[in-house]
Amino acid sequence: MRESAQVLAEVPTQLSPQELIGTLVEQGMLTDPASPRGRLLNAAARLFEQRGFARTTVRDLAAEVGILSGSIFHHFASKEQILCAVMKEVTIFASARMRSAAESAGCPQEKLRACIQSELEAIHEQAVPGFSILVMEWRSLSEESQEEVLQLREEYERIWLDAIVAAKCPGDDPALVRRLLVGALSHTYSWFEPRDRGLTIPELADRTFHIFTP
Amino acid sequence: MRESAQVLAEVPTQLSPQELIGTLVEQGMLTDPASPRGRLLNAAARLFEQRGFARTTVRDLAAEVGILSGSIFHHFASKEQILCAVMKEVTIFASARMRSAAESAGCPQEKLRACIQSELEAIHEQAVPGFSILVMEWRSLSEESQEEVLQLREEYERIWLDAIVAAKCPGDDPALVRRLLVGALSHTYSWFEPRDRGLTIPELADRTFHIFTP
DNA sequence: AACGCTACCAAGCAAGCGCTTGGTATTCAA
DNA sequence: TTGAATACCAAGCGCTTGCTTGGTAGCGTT
Repeated sequence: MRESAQVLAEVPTQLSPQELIGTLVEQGMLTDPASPRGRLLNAAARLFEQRGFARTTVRDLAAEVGILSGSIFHHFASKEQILCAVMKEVTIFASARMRSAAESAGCPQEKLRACIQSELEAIHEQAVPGFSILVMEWRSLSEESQEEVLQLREEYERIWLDAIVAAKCPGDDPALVRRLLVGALSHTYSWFEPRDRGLTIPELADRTFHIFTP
Repeated sequence: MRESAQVLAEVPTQLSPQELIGTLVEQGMLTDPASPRGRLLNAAARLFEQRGFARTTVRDLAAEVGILSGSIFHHFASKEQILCAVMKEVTIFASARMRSAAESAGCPQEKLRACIQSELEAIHEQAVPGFSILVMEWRSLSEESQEEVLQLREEYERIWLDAIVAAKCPGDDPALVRRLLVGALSHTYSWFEPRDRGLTIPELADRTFHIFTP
């Protein structure tokens, strides 16, 4: 987060993650992370990301927030509804972050680079806890839940497509470029170690950008 | 089937899938698909790919080959060992296919394009049933099993790296290009429909190739 | 004929799963 | 002071899970 400031150094209007979350909570778009439901959602995002949805039990989740397993169903109708809620809130938060990143970019090239970096930050370094769940656990959702999340995702994907079109990637097929990028970026979850001193997220974003837009 | 045979595989090029499988079975690298164990592995590959490992029960698998669930453990020690065996055989088969494709290419550019197409064929259209499991269910494997599969995968990845180096992709980082390609290609499983009249696999391979090597 | 081997069945166990039920402590507005 | 709402506990139900056990039918070899 902080290192990305090199590009937009003199723009103090950017919101911090906490401020962004606060704004979204006030607008009623996100659950207050301090509420019982919010604490459950945050813990679920962490656990589903680490262990996977199927390998996380409601007892694991309950223990994580310090309650008993049955008490979970005072807040959610089913385990699948928890996954659905996590995906929705993650999508909303990631969209706001992505829009903020895209808007503060100067030229079209810089905009696409900012999108790539924003998604990498979402996947790694806890910028958006649970983001990788969107790809990895998609098939764990019922079709109705998939539809709900898909609608929320439209804004996110529109920002991406705009950036790709403007940056004029080769191949003349922005939708294909995006689809390849989704896979390429989300798969970094399996190999990229942000703690490595070898490669930082801005550097990885830069290299990826130059491979897709030479 | 055993790991020592990996280096010794001398498979002539231009074989049909059935002939290729037959050759590998004769060399003892693959389980005979007509044997009980082979039928179980094929069924497991299909089910794990369709429903995911966690959502496939041993009863599902047994029913698929027409036996009772307990009888499975006459052939495998555990459910996880089935997944491990599937991944090993898939890797061996995909490696042989990939090498055959790479060797029959003329120029370096054509070689990389052939690799891309070979992996796309493996993911889709049942050329290598269960190939996408290698990425999607990686975390369902124990660490010891991961190590076993990883060793078998080395040959496969060496072919890829050679092709990328020779094709001179932008960015001057062949390992990164491969890692982005792994994600990009495996993610096509979630959106590409080979039955669509809109885009065939060779066309998709071509477009992907031109995005990564403009 | 007796043996050993492979492939399987029939039955079920122990553990773990998501989820339900009935009740309690606390808070806060009326 | 009462009553409704919230957040949770305690206990456990019904079911599914991976896997085990003891036994058997068929088959090729000796």
